[in-house]
Amino acid sequence: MGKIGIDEGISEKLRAWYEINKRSMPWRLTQEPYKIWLSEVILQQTQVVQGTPYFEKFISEFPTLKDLAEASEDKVLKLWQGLGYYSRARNLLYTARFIHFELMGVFPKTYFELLKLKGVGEYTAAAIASISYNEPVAVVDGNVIRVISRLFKIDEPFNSGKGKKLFNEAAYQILDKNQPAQHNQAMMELGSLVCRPQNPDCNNCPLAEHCLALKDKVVLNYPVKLKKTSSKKLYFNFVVPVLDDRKTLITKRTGNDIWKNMYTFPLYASEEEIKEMKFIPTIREDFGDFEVMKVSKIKHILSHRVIHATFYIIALKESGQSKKNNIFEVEINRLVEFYSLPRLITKFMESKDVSIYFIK
DNA sequence: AACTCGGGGCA
DNA sequence: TGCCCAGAGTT
Repeated sequence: MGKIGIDEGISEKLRAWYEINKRSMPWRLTQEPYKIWLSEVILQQTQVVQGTPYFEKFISEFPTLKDLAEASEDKVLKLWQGLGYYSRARNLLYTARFIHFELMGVFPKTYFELLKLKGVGEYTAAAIASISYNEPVAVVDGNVIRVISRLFKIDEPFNSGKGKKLFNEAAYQILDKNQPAQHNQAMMELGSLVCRPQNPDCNNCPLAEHCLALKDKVVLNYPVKLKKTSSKKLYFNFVVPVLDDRKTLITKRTGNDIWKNMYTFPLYASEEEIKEMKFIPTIREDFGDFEVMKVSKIKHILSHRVIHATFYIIALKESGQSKKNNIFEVEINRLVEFYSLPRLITKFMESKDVSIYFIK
């Protein structure tokens, strides 16, 4: 215990603060690896308030790992709908099946073994190992990076190879090896509640006397990060056929890109804008004769994409046939209730245009 | 090491 | 707008 330049009192003060100030969260009532794993995957790049209802839904629908392992991907993606980063849901199911059917339901118990699971990276492996099994490994997430960068004034960008190593070492040095579960959660809670990105509450920080950035009044300069790539524009043109008042045509996305294995209306994606006059002949080629009822536009912003979506609601003159692949008929009611839809599509479904041309 | 993958909330 | 969020997988 005790490394050069590191105060051994940090973890003790941190954990004392945590016991008084920690928020109540459903996954904090247990150490079951299944529930800890589920909560950690849900919380990847997701705020607690946003993820909590999804955790409740999943536990209610799949109380055990076996229940999840036996579920269909359609059902899991439908439950995940709206949360984003859908590969998390696909990998979650893959790993549930792997543990249940290949590992005979025995959850891996060490950081090293957990790291092998699909969808479980360094952070999640450390979280499960420490919280469920008390293994002395330090978690390093966005919160921990912020706390540590300010505590020690680390100028190395955390998203560089060198920085990653530095932050891992620092996090491990201040870890209380006897209380890894409490310590790790306390670090993240401090980053979330006190050591916030914009207006940190340094007056009420239990580690204020240790903080080098606070001492020099440069807290907001940390953490240092490499610039990320800017977002690209995309133009998504959807064809929304009205077969009768209740039916339409949809497709399942199969490519290894955005919204994989989820459902949308037939889509023509482009990096350039496609004007209506130019697009109409394309629709006619694939769907036969039709009448355009309505064209509505939605701008959908993602972290790395700006999608300019155009929905062409059309009444088909011929029956629901298409030359496009993988197109099939579905009732609107069933589409909304059972098919996993990207937020962009549910936004459109909630719009007035849909209620005018479809009867629910 | 850089890119991809979502969606919501905040100043 | 830009940034952040209990990140991971692919190229």
